[in-house]
Amino acid sequence: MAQLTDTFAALSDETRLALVERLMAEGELPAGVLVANAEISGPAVSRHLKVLREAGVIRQRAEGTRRLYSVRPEALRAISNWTMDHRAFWEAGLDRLGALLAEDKE
Amino acid sequence: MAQLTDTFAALSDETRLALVERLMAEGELPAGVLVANAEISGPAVSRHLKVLREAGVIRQRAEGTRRLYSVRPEALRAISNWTMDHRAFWEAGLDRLGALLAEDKE
DNA sequence: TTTTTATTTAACGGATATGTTAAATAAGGT
DNA sequence: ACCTTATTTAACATATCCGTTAAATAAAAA
Repeated sequence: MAQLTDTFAALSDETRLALVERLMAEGELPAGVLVANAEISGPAVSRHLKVLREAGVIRQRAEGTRRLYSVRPEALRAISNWTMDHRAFWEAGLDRLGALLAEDKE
Repeated sequence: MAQLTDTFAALSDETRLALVERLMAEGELPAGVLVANAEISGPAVSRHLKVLREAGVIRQRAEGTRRLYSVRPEALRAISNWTMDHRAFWEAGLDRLGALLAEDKE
């Protein structure tokens, strides 16, 4: 569970979520490109990338002096698996074991 | 996006994730029952519940002096929607698709 | 109305997070 | 070698998070 909470923590910051979404949309990108479009300093972006990497959300690859980042599918798959494990709970129209929520749906 | 990051933040703590999973498994429960099984103090649990509530993950209902908590399906559905929006990145066999498409653009 | 039960809010301390600027590192070009 | 480019690490300030114990609040019971 610690792994999952770490992933959630990594994605709980708007800057980091934006970085991840950009990497998903455009594929592998070097740190410099990510910095160029960010509103915060290079070092700040660099540390966000480190947080994402240590949480297993992205991976890093060196090419000359550049560091190329890309999203690791495993992390997102873990989140998806978690939601699917509890699919019965949030999916409309399904019975829920022992739940008292059926009547106060909004 | 702030809403989604708030949800991730709410679930990024192990105690809170455990509370949410318990409420999903057992349905609506009063604060006291949740406190009884927690390893931290009542006030600590109370504040975790407040964080979850303010993030929209759970809802609170009063019954006498008791406060009954339950999970709001909308929050989990939002996470599920986000993962599904990006499923091309984590689905087996398609994890390279996004990167390849992005390379084509250059 | 006084007491008990259920729960939250207040006050406080220590750990963690996030931003900045300056310095360090490392590969490449001249 | 020296300078430039790309990026990270260091040092620092401030803010937020999370735990604790003590006090406050509110409904129910006596």
